Amino acid sequence: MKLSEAKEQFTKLWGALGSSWGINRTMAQVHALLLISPEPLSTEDVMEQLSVSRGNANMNLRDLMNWNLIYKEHKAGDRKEYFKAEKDIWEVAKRIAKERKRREIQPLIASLNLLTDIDEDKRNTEAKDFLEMVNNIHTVVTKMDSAVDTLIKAEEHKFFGAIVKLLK
Amino acid sequence: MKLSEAKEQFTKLWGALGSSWGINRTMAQVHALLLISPEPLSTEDVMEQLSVSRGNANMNLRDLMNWNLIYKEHKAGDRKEYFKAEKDIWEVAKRIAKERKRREIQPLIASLNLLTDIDEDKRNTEAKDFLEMVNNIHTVVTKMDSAVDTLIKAEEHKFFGAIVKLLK
DNA sequence: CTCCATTTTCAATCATTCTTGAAAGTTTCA
DNA sequence: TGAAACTTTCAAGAATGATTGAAAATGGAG
Repeated sequence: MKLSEAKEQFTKLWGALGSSWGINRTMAQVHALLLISPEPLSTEDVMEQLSVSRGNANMNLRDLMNWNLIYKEHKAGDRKEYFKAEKDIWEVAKRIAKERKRREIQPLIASLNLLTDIDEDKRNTEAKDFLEMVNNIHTVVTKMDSAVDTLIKAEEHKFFGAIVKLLK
Repeated sequence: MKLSEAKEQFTKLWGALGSSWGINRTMAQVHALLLISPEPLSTEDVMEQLSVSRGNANMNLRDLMNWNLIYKEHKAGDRKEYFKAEKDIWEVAKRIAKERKRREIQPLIASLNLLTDIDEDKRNTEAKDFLEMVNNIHTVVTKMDSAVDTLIKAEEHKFFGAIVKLLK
């Protein structure tokens, strides 16, 4: 396979991966493109390489900045904005985890708490079962939330090291 | 809040959660419904409680069976099929992890391997950088794959226990 | 085997999300 | 300050994914 072909495959792969995890395909492709680009890219470069509109390129670059996955970079004597990606993959994984935690896990925990405030008599079996289910979910989700905290703070080798030990 | 209201909120919450993780909203709602239903439910029950068509209910129940999250159950003297959910949340988490691993992580690892087979001279810096990126991703994804294996096999307290230790 | 209750399929339709592109906004600098 | 270079916005249209519902298939009982 040629390098150019492999790079194109890679952006497609990353895009498809994003799709199945609830991430906009184009956003994932823009991310892929910057991950494997030796030089920072401008909005126009992205438009051209992925054949998307200016609006689309701009909005996805902006979103990626909100995820802390890419940064602006300025070139001397050029008014255009260029973008470069964080290339340390463990760092990338941590930032995605951190952001999903903030956007999804924490609101989920808050919503689950609201559901435990029900009128019914607790001796009512149906109410009791429901509360138990909600509490169990709350417990597991809270533990996962802590696990993500650990992941965010841990070094790669320590994190996977601790997990590998469990297999023994 | 009334119990019935809380249950409805719960199915909506679970549905929204599914959406943001790449899971069909209705499928997640059907799952929620079965999680909090004391009795097994028939396709008609699901149709009625979620106001969806027969085809939709049927297809999502079938999908949930493929995820090993729900089971068929037969009632004596009744030809209808009834469905009940696995209610142990840690077990549910493990099965979802197992299935996503099988469907997504493993194919991803296979695709990454294909990308390392490129023609260019390895002294070419661009090719070298690309290969390094692909290999780094490969390494992290493979470690995550093992982590999921561990999760699938571990007891809840052991798994989270090992992670909690890292915080100290 | 036939009937009928039940489940499954799938083409058409609908809903949601993504994308476009042109207009408005902003920044830089001569 | 004016004008060019560049970025952002957003309403309309396109694409994708979900849902419907009726017809076909299935399978158990008599």
